[in-house]
Amino acid sequence: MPDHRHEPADWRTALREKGYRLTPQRELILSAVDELGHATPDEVLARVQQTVSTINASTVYRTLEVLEELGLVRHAHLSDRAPTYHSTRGHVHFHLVCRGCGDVISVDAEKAEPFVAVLGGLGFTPDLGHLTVFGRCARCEGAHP
Amino acid sequence: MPDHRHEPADWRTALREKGYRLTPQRELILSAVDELGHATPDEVLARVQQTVSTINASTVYRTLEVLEELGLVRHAHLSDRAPTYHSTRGHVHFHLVCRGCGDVISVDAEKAEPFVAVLGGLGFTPDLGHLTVFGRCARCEGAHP
DNA sequence: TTAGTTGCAAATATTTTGCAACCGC
DNA sequence: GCGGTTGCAAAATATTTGCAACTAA
Repeated sequence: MPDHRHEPADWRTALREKGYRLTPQRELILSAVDELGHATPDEVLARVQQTVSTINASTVYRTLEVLEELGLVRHAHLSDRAPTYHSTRGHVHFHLVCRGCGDVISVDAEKAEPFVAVLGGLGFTPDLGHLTVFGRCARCEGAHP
Repeated sequence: MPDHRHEPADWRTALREKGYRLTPQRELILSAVDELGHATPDEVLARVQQTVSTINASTVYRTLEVLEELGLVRHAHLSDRAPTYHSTRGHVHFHLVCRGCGDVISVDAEKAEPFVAVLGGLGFTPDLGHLTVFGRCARCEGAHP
């Protein structure tokens, strides 16, 4: 099983190339996103504070913004509330969120190929990595009408 | 050209059937959503205050919630910020939002049929009326790479 | 050294809630 | 009149910003 975490060289280089600095906070926050899978800024904060309690919320917001600009993380809206961040390791995927059980399903982007084709016909190029589809999973669809 | 606004009888009945009351605020807010097309709670507030300046933000939030419960309006996330509400008159549609020019394109739900089929194969039933796809329109795709 | 970063506090922005007055039915 | 609604103020959330101290390079 391959190690899916970002290779150190990757993001360190990515930061420097844009004139950004490599700080322990940034390293911690990127790791937290990697490990948490899908996490809101608040959840990321809680996680990194377990290691360095002085890390501040504003640092998390600013860092997530930088990491997203570098393409190391992405965010999607998995609830009507806060955005959730996820690492860009692995394949591009979009999300299905079940309103019944709250379950989040990651689906490989290629599954949306037919949809991408339709949108392409409308002259639109979708950003699948940001896409979230709300609805109901099979289990919940059967349960509550 | 048909009148797409909600027929008075429609929503008045809808309200009463659930034990809700028909108030001028609710009528104004529903009209505002109808007329604005896509609007945030804030925009709806500004609009209705042009008619009745005493209407309060909390009334707008509470009313939009009621109207959505009744199926008279729906909301989608057309920006990373506030939700935007639209009337459910006309056909069910989803939205395309261009990150380049900010343009919002409404697309009839049937265009997503192939996508719905794929998701169905995964046991998932999407709520297309809530779906928003971010990306780039043809014009902007050509412009900035 | 020096310009990018961080922590902290305060400012914004958004949405929610308690409650007394109000009003649709 | 009863009970759902509203306006208002305050509270709860969420995110952003100014700035002095700090630090990676």
